[in-house]
Amino acid sequence: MARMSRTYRLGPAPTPRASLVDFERHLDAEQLAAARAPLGPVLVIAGAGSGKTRTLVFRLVHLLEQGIPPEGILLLTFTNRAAREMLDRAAELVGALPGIDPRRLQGGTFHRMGHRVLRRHAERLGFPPGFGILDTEDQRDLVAACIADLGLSVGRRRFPRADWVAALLSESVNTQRTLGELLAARYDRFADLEPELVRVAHRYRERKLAMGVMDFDDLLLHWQRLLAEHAEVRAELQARYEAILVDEYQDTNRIQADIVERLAGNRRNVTVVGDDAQSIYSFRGADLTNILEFPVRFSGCAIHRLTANHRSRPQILALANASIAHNTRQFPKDLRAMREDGPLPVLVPARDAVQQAAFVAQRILELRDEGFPLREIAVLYRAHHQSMELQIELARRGIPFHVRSGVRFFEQAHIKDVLCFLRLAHNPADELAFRRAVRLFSGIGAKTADRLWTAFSGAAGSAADRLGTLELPAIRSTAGYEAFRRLVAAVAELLAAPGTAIETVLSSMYEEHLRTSFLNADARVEDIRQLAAWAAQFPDANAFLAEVSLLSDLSAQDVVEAAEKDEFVTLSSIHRAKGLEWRAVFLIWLAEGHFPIPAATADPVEEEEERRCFYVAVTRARDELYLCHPILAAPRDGERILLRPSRFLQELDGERKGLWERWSLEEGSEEEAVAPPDREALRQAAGKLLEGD
DNA sequence: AGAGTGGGCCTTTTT
DNA sequence: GGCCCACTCT
Repeated sequence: MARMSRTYRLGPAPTPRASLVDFERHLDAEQLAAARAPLGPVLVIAGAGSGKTRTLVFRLVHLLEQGIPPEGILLLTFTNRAAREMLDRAAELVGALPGIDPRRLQGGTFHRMGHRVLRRHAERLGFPPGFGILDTEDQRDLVAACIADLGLSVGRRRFPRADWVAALLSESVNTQRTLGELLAARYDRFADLEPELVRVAHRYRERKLAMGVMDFDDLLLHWQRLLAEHAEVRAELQARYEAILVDEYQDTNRIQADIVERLAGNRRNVTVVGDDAQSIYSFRGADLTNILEFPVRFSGCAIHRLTANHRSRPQILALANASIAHNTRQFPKDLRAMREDGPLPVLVPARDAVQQAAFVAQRILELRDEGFPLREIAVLYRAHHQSMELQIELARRGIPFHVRSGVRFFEQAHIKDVLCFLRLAHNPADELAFRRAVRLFSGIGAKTADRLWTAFSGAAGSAADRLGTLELPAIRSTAGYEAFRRLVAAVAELLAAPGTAIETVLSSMYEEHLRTSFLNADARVEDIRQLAAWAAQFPDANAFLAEVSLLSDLSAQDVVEAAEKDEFVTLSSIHRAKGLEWRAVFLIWLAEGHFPIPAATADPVEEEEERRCFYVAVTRARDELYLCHPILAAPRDGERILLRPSRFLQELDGERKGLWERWSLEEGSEEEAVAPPDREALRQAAGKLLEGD
């Protein structure tokens, strides 16, 4: 199996010959069969590390070889990055082909591709072509405003919080169920509020329409509506996309599956790839039924299984297989390890989170000495806050790291503050942007913002026009308002130069605002400068704002990508680690009460999803796996709670079954956790094997 | 009246 | 770190 690249990198593009691409050289028999399956519906069940991405790339190349033009292929992936990676690899493989311009291949997330379609057809649905996109925070704020509009938050009768209501509306869209159905099935205690919640939903829809904005769910919902209700759009899209490829199909929800079916039309030329064992997005409406019932929806589909794991050492895979076997609702799995033996996974009980962090940090340094580059090491956890002690420890020791979880770049308050001036200047109907922007000026709070918005929204024309002509209500801070007016006018002049527009906001008032409000103002100012520099490459504010909404993390693009090429340990939530792999992986906080999260333990279905999450985490590791769990937690000052190892560890009974070896950290000497010497020989042998690859 | 501030409380995962 | 609420300051 030496010919199989462990890293999935394709290396230099092979010289195209008559057969163009040498499939046999790069693929095993299962992968080859899937990649070369005849046109028509194809389901590929691809176990973790079985070369799913590679197979999909070659499937894409195969479709091109069948004469489908690049623009006729639609690749839907879970992240923009995954799409980019696959399209690039496919482009490399077919690069020298005459007549094929691989840059015309289209791919991205469902949301991005929906956005692309909607930009062209928004007016059919009553939205402006340059409609804005609400992120989760905007969505919650608008829902809160709708609840207030309807007078539901007043009175002592407890109405659910805006973020809960927003999540409910979102779930309703993504699962394609009515609020009534959803309440009856899952939120019985609020069932009596159905009429009020329906009114909120209506109001929310109206206000988005009035503001000319869509939320993330709308990008799917309205795409689906276009396909369902506008025959000419449906015909156009069906004609354009001769082949559809969907990655991570196990994480699609009902509306996404419906879009795929409608796009596919009678041609039914759909390839979906996924692994039911890795479905971990049910909170976003992901429905395992999609992949389990694909053969029903697309009768006569070809089914291919990729069962050879080329990623992990057999010892790691054995642990993963043993764990997932505890789940009941799944395709039976027989994932075979293809690599040579490696070290056993290591179980590391730590006294507490601090000792756990110390162990991880120290072990990372040892691994680096043994030849593991830092970029080949990751620490994964269930919830972002579980990374805190480790972040402190790594910083203390000067170990460079990069955190993938947590608040994303574009969601930070200071970034959103600056952006709302561009949003407002671009779209004067954007009430959320108006309120947020105007309240940054001293002396203007919620009430004054209300009055100003009433006056502003009653005026006509562009944002600058309105501010010039509106009848100013009686407000306290006319100086603040005047500064706001001037700044918006200036930004409106700079819509064709978003980078400069951002610089203008920063220098006119925002930098000063940051410096008087925050100790870390320098870092925030630096973020905004970086944003401005990045914005400068866009032709106008509209294109820039759309990209900001859909990108969701800068890491998908330039900044962190550059950083990752350097030497950084990765810290990541398990969810964001999906599809990635490292030579050494640490899992931390594998303790009852923390993993699985307590909210998921009551329901066996949710517990199975947590176990899949654990499975995903374990299967990220290629060579070494460390399972860490603290024994003491200190939730509050002085309070100490004994933690048992996670049920996912207990049920494995790993010591007796030889699934792992246990390391004991010596009390009081966490600075010097010991690695048993016999591991050295193993590791060196492993290192040699790897180098020869 | 309304803007601004400080303390208590909770915190899953993400396009 | 963010949200909500109560309190103080203008």
